[in-house]
Amino acid sequence: MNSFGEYLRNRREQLGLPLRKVAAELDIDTSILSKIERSERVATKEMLPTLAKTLEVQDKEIEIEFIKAFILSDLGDLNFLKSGLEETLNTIKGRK
Amino acid sequence: MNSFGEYLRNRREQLGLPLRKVAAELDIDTSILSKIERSERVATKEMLPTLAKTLEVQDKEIEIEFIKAFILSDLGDLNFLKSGLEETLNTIKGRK
DNA sequence: TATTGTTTGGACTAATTCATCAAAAATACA
DNA sequence: TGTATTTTTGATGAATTAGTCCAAACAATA
Repeated sequence: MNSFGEYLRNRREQLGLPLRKVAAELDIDTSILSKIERSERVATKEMLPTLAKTLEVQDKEIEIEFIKAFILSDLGDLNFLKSGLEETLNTIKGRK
Repeated sequence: MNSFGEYLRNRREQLGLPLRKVAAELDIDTSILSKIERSERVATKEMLPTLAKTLEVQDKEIEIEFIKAFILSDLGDLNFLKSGLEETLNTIKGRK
């Protein structure tokens, strides 16, 4: 299971950035970012725009990774997750 | 936007059950269930099997309602939620 | 209206989660 | 090896969230 933290770490190391730099952009302590990357803490959705810019990935890509990790970690063990996601999709297609 | 709490209250009132009964099955205080029904507290997924039995609905139905409410309340304002849900579906189809 | 049962609100406590900070550990490299 | 930089760890306290309990508010009905 690929965590969002691993995703962030991979991308950061690809760019050769230290935690310090990315944490500064997010305005959080490096230790917190370290913990996020190792899944001891969770990233918030408010961090996504800054992470996208700093890690030079598309907003869409990072948001998808975030959503996947969020849902699977909280709901991954439910029996009817698939149906639930399908129904949720129907609901959001209906509105908007 | 229909909340999970409203869903529970509707179903409970259809059956004419008092909070007291359902709360007893869940082994929580009536005031907590009251707050869950009015969205001042959140239900946990551990409550779902008991709620299904007590409210006489299918596990699948109540789980879908729970998942919808959970995702929309936490992620409903993200720009690429639709893509995220589709990707999550792909992921869970792949495994299992 | 009086009584009984149901629901809600709020004060208090407990448990969980989170941020800050400094020092230790690990890594890079002259 | 020695030094500088990066990363991790853990202690502490703040903040958020959850649970208990009881009294007030509300509803139904004799």
